[in-house]
Amino acid sequence: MAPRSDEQFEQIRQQSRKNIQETALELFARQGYHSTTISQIAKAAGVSKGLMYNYFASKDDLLQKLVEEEVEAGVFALELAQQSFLPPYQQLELIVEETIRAVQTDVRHWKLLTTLSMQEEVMQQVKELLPQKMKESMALMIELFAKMGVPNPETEAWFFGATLDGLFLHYLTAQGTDIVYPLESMKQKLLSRYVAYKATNS
Amino acid sequence: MAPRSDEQFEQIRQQSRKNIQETALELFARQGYHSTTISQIAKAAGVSKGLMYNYFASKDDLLQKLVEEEVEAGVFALELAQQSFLPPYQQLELIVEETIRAVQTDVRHWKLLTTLSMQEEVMQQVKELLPQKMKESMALMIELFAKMGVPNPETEAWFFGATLDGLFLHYLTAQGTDIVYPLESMKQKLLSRYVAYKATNS
Amino acid sequence: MAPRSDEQFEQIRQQSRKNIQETALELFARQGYHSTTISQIAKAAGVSKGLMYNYFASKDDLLQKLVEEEVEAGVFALELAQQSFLPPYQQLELIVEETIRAVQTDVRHWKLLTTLSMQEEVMQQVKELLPQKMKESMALMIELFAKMGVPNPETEAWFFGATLDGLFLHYLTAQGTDIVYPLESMKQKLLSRYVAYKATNS
Amino acid sequence: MAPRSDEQFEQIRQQSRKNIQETALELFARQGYHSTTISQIAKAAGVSKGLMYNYFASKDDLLQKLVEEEVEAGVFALELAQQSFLPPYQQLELIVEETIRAVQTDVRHWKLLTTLSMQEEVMQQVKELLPQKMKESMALMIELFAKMGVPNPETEAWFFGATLDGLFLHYLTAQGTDIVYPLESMKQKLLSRYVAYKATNS
DNA sequence: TATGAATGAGATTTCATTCAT
DNA sequence: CATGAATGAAATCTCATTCAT
Repeated sequence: MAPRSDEQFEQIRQQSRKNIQETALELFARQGYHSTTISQIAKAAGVSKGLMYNYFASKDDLLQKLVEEEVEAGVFALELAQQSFLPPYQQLELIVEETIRAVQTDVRHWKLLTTLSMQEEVMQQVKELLPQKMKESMALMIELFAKMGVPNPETEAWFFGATLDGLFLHYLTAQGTDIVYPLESMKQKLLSRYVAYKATNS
Repeated sequence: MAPRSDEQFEQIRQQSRKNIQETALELFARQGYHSTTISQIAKAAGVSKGLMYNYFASKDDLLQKLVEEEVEAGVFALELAQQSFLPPYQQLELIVEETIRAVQTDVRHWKLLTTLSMQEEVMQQVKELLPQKMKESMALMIELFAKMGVPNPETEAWFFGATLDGLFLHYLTAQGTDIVYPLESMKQKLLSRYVAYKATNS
Repeated sequence: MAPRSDEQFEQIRQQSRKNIQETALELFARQGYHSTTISQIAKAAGVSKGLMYNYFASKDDLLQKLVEEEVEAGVFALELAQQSFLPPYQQLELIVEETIRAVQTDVRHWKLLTTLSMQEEVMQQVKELLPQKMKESMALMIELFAKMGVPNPETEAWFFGATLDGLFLHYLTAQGTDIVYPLESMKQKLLSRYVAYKATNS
Repeated sequence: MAPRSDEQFEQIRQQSRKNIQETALELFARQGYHSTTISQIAKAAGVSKGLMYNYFASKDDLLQKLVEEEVEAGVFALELAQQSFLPPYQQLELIVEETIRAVQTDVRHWKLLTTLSMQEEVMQQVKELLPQKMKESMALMIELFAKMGVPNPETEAWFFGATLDGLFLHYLTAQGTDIVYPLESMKQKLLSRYVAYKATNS
């Protein structure tokens, strides 16, 4: 009889919103943004079409919010390493391992992000977000290579980043085909390049 | 055998077709496949909507044909190098230089290809094409590294390919932003890894 | 008879109801009936959407109730004049002045009424209300002009009414533009037509 | 076999466009803008829903174009009189008669215009158009009264305009009810006010 | 009595494709 | 071979109303 409390309402909203977002991400990643309809999302999420518009202003807005959250998650590995206070080489190892783990865990999400980063049709805000995150990541990597004592840390950071992302590009492309991508030996090869800088505390 | 007018017709057909394809590629790359309408392509190409259906059975078919041609162009650098009969290291140099040149020349085309390779919503045939070309390229690269005498040529080929494609991914992402991507020094760095194998036949 | 709390409840109800009505009138007048949503009214009135349905059966019903009250207010000037027991010409003056005052005071309300009177899409009941009130007003005006001794009081009443309403139509149309409508001199001109009938009872 | 000529296409377009516009005007005027759906217009016009969007960018745009044309028609009587080179009083007569004729002929169109002029929800352009036309009309009327030798031609023009429009407001409101509006005697009364200025050439 | 999340019917809009000329 | 008006299926979006709490 008494109306639900503000906290109850807030909780319901959070849950519904999350439900819609996660369903949408799943479908966008599997079928692509344009090929996924609001009806499909609603049906998959078990809610009415209209409800989506209680939480997101439009289909575009939904994608927007989704990508923003995903992009934030994208630099997680780097921040994790930085805050681990491990020696630089071990941080590098951690970054590589964590990133591989993330990509393996969520192939679809990363495909979505990669696709969107290429598409100029995606909304302005997203287009601004990605290069910005790219810069932030690069800054962290440059700092790390500098600490390790690698010559030309900036060039090295770009190179390392390119190889890492190239690995994922290939890995993602190989998914769903009969190609078995040698992710593990690639990881070893990538790290082996910097193994000389490992023995910092000997 | 056929009367000359037939040949002329054929030539006109080819030109018209090519015109439509190139216009479509430009627009698909700039706006994405779904956000580009048949009307836009027709207007930009200076032909009628109806005419498009003389050359392509559908919008999907147009994309299909487009991607097929683009993918063929994608291994051009590798074949060029192979047929140059240069020493292996010089072939590698040629591959890197030619590929960079190609990507720089036609940013949009490569964005399109990369995007499409990620999208599961794109038609089945396209999806099959890319991994196949990936395999072909890998085979050529493995052979090249083997000739150069690099240990574990297979792993090396994957690694090399990942770095090269990662470079392009970053380069493409950086386009249209204020990031100036150090393509040239990346190229040097990539090749420097194999410089030890340069003087194999002296 | 009823316990005091019932009276209090009733008072609260009346206040809440009036609050909703006035907010709705404001919004309907500013944005039009169809462009105003129940949500907007609820938010602006500071109540929940659900509560609105405690007081009004539907959005249409809300408009209905609103218009009824407004229409009642519309003949107020005439009744006021009639009950003043002033000489006829002074009654005419009073009617003009009071009506002008009312329109100036509440531009939005009058815009709404005028708009609604034109729209056949508005519910049947409202459509019946306005001509009825029009007739009532005309009856009062005819009586007044007859008392003043104006020839053809019926035609004169229609003419007077047309001019008065025409003034308001123009005045309302001019609101929000850079046109400064000469309401005062129009008033003088309108009354000057009947000034000859002023000194009838001296 | 040969495609239609440009002229043929243009003619088809004109016809289709006109068909849609007139059907829409009829329905908007009868039911109001918001209560009329694109489906209704399409069905009544005997075309598909989609076709409307070949000619009008949106439902709003359709209304926009419609109102623009109607507003243009609104000053037709004034211009007609001005270009008749009749003596001023006869021009006034002509204006009154032509305007009455126009309103009688097309009750619905004028109801629509009057309604829209009141609604702030109608698009910006229309809102700007009406006061502008109002000014133009007033300028013409002031000139006319000045030529007639009426004192204070400006005030007189406003007054005349108000009465004329008031007549129509009442006439339109009376339509569809059992009130028989005395349009003819109103006309006489309106003109009689200026009959003293008739004998300009005696 | 009061709340606002949720519904769903129905509105607007898009656009690949067809087809008469 | 060439045209673009017309179609219609399917998409996105709106919002009055309901209802569990």
